[in-house]
Amino acid sequence: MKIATWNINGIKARLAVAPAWLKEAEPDIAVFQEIKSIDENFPREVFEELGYEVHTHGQKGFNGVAILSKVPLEDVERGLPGDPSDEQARFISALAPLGDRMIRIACLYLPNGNPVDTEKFPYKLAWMERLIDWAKEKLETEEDFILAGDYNVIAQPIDCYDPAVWEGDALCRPESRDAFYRLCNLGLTDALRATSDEQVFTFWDYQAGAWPKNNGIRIDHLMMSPGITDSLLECQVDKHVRAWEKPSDHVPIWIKLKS
DNA sequence: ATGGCCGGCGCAGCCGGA
Repeated sequence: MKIATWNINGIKARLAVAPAWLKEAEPDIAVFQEIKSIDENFPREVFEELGYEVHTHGQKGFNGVAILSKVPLEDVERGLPGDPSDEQARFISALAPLGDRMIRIACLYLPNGNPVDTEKFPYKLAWMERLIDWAKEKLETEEDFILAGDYNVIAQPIDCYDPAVWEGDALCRPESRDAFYRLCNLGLTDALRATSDEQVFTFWDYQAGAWPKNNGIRIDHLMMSPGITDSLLECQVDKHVRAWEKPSDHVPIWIKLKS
């Protein structure tokens, strides 16, 4: 079972690159962030023709998440619980078969949080508390899960080309890292770090020649609940996709699980 | 040497992103 996450930065702008990558990588399940589309306008036929069922949680202009799957999904849930007044579309999940059991695949687009002196930063931190509560609830009910997506958190200095440049940024503020570590410390495993000590990036800004200079950061993560960790075979980042024509500023990251 | 972008919306230029 191959499961991938990718912030595609606009589905309509990625109608060449996204199918091309799916044909090459052939994930069983792919979750997308920043589809920047309402559900009605998502070009689902493009992906259905490739053998995927498509579930979206969209929003006009910004945000929006989607799950594509070649295996039949059940119990699709849209939105992150904990704040009925939150209208931003940043979370979708569904049950998928892994061997003889069902696990929950969750797709998240965690708020950026900049600038930190605006309401955006407390919104990010509150959203992270809701995410921690979601994970706690799933752990208590023993529903295994993979939390995949754009976390907008630089967890450690190695995950950033120049930590000094990012000092004070919402992506590595102590409050953001603290919440991320508290999520991890529930017992989750960072799939990339479980398989590699190398410096690996998943995002390179469009600006300032970030890609040719390799000024990247690692903010796209696949976090696994304890019951899944033993099934992990491999975790890779498809860095080459960033060099394709009309790329997203993020690249796909994926795992392979036993059965 | 410095600074450098892109997508959506909607048809100009602004907002949002990281």
